[in-house]
Amino acid sequence: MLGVPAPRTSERAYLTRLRRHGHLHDEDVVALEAQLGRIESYPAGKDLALVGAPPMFVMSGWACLSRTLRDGRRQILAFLLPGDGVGFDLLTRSQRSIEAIALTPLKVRYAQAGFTAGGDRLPRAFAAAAMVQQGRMIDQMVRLGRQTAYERMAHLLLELHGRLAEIGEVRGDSFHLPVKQEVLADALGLSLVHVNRTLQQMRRDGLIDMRGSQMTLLDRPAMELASDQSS
Amino acid sequence: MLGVPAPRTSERAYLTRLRRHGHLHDEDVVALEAQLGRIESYPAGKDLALVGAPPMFVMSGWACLSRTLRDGRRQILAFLLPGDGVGFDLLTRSQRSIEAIALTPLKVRYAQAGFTAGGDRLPRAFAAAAMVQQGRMIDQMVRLGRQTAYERMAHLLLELHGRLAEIGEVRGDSFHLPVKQEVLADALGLSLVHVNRTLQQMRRDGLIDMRGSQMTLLDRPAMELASDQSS
DNA sequence: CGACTCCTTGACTCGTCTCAACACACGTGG
DNA sequence: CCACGTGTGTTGAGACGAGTCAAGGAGTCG
Repeated sequence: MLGVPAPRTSERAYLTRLRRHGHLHDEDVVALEAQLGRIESYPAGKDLALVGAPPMFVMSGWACLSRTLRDGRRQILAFLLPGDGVGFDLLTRSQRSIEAIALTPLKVRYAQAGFTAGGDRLPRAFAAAAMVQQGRMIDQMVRLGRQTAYERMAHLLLELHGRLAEIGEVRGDSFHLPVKQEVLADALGLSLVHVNRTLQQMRRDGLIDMRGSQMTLLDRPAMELASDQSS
Repeated sequence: MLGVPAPRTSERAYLTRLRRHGHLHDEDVVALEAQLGRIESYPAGKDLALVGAPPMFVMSGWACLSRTLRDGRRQILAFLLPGDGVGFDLLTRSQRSIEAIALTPLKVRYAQAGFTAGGDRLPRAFAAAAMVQQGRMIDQMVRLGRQTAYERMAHLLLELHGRLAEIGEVRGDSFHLPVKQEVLADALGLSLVHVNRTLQQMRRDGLIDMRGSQMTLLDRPAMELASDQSS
């Protein structure tokens, strides 16, 4: 009855994302997709090899970049959401002692070994995307260095909301937050327990609502205010 | 009597630094220098314009990249030492709401407006330098998110020692640390008072010696251990 | 000799961590 | 069908690291 199913929104998320940084012609899209190859699936918790691996796009699921200290403390450096590229820019290309870890079941699409973004629109789009990614790393530094637990949480939730909205994974102000509180803790430089308390407090303050892994931002303006960073 | 004085070590620091990432031929150096223009001096505390400005090299003095929150809290994102480039890579190019501030009297050399690193050796060297810079941002995130004051301080001092050693500004294990403790505090995400206490503790532990702005690392191995990040 | 800047130290507060127990959902096997 | 484990979330009590407030010390400059 049905023809070939249209790809889910997120399956083309990388295009959505690149297009935010400048119009792409059909030929750009063709040129890009011609260089994309096999799709690989990983289970949650899997450590993806970064060194020596070709660049890739996240098709579905969440992953993160992190570093772990000798005694086990872990700092998550960035979340990787559907549409995010890994290994295209310097940041994610073979930095020493950085791990990429699937936070949920993950599908990624690898680029061919000798990947190059030709033309002039594609490289610009990639560069702009890398810059946005960098901006988020800077936000992260400010959160970790100078914000309270409450501010950090508000700011991160807003960031995730905004990024998910870009790829159509937000309904109303509600989105799926498929990570354990432990992961939020490692991202925010807090303890698991304190993450929980902070979330409870935000709930009591009427800023958020949580049902299972469904997160709803009930009062974005108030959260912006609480997060302080204007971003 | 004397001929033209040889340029001070640090005046060519950018070459020293680029050369660490691959051999440069004379023609590369010539091509690079042909695109470098006026030298500008700034007093300590001066806020350098980043947006719209051409890229530049720090010739002498220290600067930093930072972001300030509405209520005045400030996070220093990176230190810029002699030889460091600003604005060549995405990280330092017109990121929203980032300031570059001279921490000491500063001399920078601007590149021409349409700067491009031609050939294949120069771009590689620039890319490698950007990657090293990125690696330091990651170190910074881990420090801020997951390390204690003592560990942060040890790690940062080692980083600065290493970077200064590269450009010949270390004698023995002693170097000039031309910043107020307030600046260290803003870099490490600590309060000024706690920075002071941490330094005192390191002194008592025999790890460092401080005379004015002269900093000596008395026991690098112990500091590496204390800093935990293997880096 | 002030006046200023920066460093140092003490006393107290507070945010966050740690340890520990319990709650709740889910899956599995008896 | 229920008992039980396991993983995750929740909550309390106490400890501790770091912040804040405040005062004094040391150096420098006019």
